[in-house]
Amino acid sequence: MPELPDVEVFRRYLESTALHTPITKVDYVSRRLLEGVSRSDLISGLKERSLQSAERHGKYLFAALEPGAGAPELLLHFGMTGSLSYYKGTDDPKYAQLVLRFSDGYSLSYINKRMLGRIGLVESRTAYVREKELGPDALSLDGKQFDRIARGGRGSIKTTLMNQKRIAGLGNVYVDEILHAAGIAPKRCCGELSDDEVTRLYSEMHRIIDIAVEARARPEEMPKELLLRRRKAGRDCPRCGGSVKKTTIRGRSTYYCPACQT
DNA sequence: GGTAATGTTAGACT
DNA sequence: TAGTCTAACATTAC
Repeated sequence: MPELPDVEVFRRYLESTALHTPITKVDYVSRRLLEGVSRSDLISGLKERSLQSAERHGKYLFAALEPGAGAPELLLHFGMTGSLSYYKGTDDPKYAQLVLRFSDGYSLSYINKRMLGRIGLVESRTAYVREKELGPDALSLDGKQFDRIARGGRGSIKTTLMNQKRIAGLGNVYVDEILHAAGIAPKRCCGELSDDEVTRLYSEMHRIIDIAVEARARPEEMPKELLLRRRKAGRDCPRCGGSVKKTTIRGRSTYYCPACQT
């Protein structure tokens, strides 16, 4: 689930629910998910503070803390199965791996079933992005920058778009979706893409992300024409009625329509 | 019960 | 050296 659109939905959710209320207690704190911070440092860093803002870079969510002097930022990465839930009381959801209790009686859970996510306290969002060598966020790029990245890869266009060090935020499902919308085969080499194809990729990237965020990243709320609603070999292509094929690129299932993606 | 699943990454490879 | 690929990670759902 959590690619850029999902994380953007979480960001807005956090922003509209849990900000500016003191954290009175921190529960669960699954050790396995902690990155660069001990359990006790995480808890003491959060307690008595409140969340001040919610920012996103690629698939990473950052929440600044207040009071701000010397305070780090809370970092959340959702892996393949993470999400957030905000609710009154202490009836916590299954698979909650970190729960913040607020002074008004509400709780915020970071939920993760498969434990592939990450929780941390970082000095700043920009420092973390630099340290991880993440590329620019997909939505922050202008057409020219996107062109340089899209054509600069040495492998396939799908590999390049999924590489977080080149462009941050796109994952397996949405790269397939964008390539399908732009009519470009996932195994095409970056260098051989035409001007027109790169322009199409760029505009479809924005259009698809907008649609997904608008639908709160829920496939069932998205238009039926999207490929992600038919990620299965042999289904009808929503554009041309042809047959959807499955292949593997960089170890990940890739769905595409050979008839309309060339 | 086998297989695949939206992510990242160390180490192997080109 | 730099970019790319493979396998591994942990757990659930079909």
